[in-house]
Amino acid sequence: MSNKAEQELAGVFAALGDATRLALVTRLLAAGALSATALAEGQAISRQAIVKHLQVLEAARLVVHERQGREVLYSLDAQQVDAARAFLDAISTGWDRALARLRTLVEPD
Amino acid sequence: MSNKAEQELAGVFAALGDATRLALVTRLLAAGALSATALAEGQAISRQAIVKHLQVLEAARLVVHERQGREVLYSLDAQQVDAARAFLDAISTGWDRALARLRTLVEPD
DNA sequence: GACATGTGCAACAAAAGAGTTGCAGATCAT
DNA sequence: ATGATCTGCAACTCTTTTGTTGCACATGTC
Repeated sequence: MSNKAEQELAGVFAALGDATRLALVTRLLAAGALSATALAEGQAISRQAIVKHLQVLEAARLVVHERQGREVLYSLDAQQVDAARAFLDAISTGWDRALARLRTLVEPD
Repeated sequence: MSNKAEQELAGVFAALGDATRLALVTRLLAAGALSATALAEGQAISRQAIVKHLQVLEAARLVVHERQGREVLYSLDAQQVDAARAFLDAISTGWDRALARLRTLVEPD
């Protein structure tokens, strides 16, 4: 795996590695497209904090934004998700082989 | 999704959200089980830094350790990987199917 | 026992992350 | 044009993360 791709993948995971952002992702998944103000409504944290989180998600290319009048609507972009999925698949599917390797080390012959 | 599960999931993603740790995961996947000293060999960062990264991975239950003589061997634990995979599947395949899939995981049969 | 090797603990510094507040600018309705 | 919203920028804390170094303890080898 190239270093650049690895860095990008780490960025995707890091973006998802926060409960607030994870919640944002699920809300965007359910609602389709929302503004930062709408996302901040009724939340414990400020709109600006939400905006920063959205920017993190966007930097990881998990989210895109689109201007609509005076609002800015954020929505999910599943493209990078697939790369992350592929990585986790690799771990899961490689797991059996890893176990087999361990077995041969522990129980030689 | 319960808040606790969400927190735990965020922890898994956060643990993977670092290029150094991602590299450790791939090395452990390839090699099976290695000590912190072995993992630090030839790396730019110190053994102690590696140990800290391994502790982060272990806190997220992506890694387990086992004492073997004077060495401590670290290896992958795929259990939490599946939860993360399920979440990414949810994003990719869409919310409705994702909910159904999660239900089958939580209420098997 | 003496020595090499591997681990564990703790204190420290630098950097990044998360959140706040205040205010200015843009946009829409009346 | 006025007022109500919504967004954007910047400065400022506070906390967490990342990494280092130094030293002590444990374990295997000779």
